[in-house]
Amino acid sequence: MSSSTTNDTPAPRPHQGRRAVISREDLMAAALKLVGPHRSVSTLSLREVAREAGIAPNSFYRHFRDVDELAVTLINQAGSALRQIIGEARTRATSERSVVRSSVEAFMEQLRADQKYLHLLLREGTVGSDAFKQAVETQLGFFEEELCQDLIRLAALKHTGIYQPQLVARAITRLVFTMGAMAMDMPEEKHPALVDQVETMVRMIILGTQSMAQADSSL
Amino acid sequence: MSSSTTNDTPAPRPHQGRRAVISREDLMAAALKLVGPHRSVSTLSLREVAREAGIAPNSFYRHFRDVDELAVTLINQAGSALRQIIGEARTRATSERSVVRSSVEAFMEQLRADQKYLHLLLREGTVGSDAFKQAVETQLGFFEEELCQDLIRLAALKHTGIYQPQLVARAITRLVFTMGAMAMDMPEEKHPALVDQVETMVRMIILGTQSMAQADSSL
DNA sequence: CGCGATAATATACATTTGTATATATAACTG
DNA sequence: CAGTTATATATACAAATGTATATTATCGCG
Repeated sequence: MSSSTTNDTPAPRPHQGRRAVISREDLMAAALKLVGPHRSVSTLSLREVAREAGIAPNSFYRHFRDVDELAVTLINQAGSALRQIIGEARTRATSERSVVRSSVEAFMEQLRADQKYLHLLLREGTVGSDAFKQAVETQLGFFEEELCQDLIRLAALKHTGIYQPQLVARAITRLVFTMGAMAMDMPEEKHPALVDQVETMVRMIILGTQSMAQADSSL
Repeated sequence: MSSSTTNDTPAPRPHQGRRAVISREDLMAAALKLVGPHRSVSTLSLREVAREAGIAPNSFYRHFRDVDELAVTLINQAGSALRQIIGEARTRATSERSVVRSSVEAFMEQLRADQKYLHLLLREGTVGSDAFKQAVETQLGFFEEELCQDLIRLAALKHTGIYQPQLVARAITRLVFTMGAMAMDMPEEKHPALVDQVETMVRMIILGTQSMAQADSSL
């Protein structure tokens, strides 16, 4: 487990022979165009993606072994992109209160701006092939890990205890993602209220773990 | 919104004409046999279900308009069945501690015993048609509602405050279901550890809402 | 230029799907 | 016993899908 995104781009060779008129990225973009609130990646057909990209069906095989492989690549890409954005939002904020708020806000904002891209992580982790599900799980694991470190850091900084930070990170991550998935089916004007709700939920968890830490240390 | 399960069984008419050799329930059972960790209801084909049930493809139309309608019925059935089980577990327990524990345990036990049935509520709420998603959302809403009443009742009983019980109920419900979905891809021997984790998560949320209620009342 | 290599396409085929149409079967009604 | 009606099947068809095979196009290199 060295890097987040498996670097499966086979390096642009000094192309002997016909130059590629289409790239893996083009196919991934085409696939992204097709997914949405009513369409999941796991239901995309090879021909459909090829059609959208404007190539012959068989040309697909030059770039991916099947649609599943494309989907996994897409998931990894979406995961690292989102993690970078959330990470930036987190470092901008300093106090605990604003860390929670700005992280959740950044998440939801990204949701609003780029629904297609987040779909993969939010909704499709539960259906599809094993490789598919595991890719989503891996990305969520990265989120948990980063959040966990942040929680520990913040607890030390503010001298508040934290009970089982790993568990806390997992609960928060899953909750935020689940609520994000809900938001995607709601009209945008309801998003602010939902951000508030999610923030409160997260704060409850944090308060809870702090209470448990106190109880634990006073034994 | 009067009842939880939409009663779409058209009442066994005094069947004039040929007696039905197959029922809606048979078709639903056949569909259930086909779903699993690697197969989602939304990908079931009409012919596939008909084949499993041992009828001609066209006979399907006598019972459901399409596979989506069958899926929605299945979801409703799964929802009310699970709610009943959890409800029984809840009434058996009295103290707050055991309410949390036994509810989570009942949920996970049901998960272990009858994976097929829970799949619908756990994993398929995010993909599929609108009717599909809304059916799952409705069932989850019922869970939230019942849990909310329980939380209020318990808070009054134990004289602990509760801040925004509706939000608490939603957070707990979503979290438990999400973790349940995770469990379905894990070997069974890891389930006990997961039950402990989920229980801790729930307890954190409850502790958190109690803290917030105290802070709120001391203004 | 010609030659080899790579990328893309064309054509084809067997499957599977949803559904339309027509027909057979069984049960109740008179 | 007809007759009516709900139920199930048979056959058929167009559309779509994944992929195998063969062909064409385009580039770099000698």
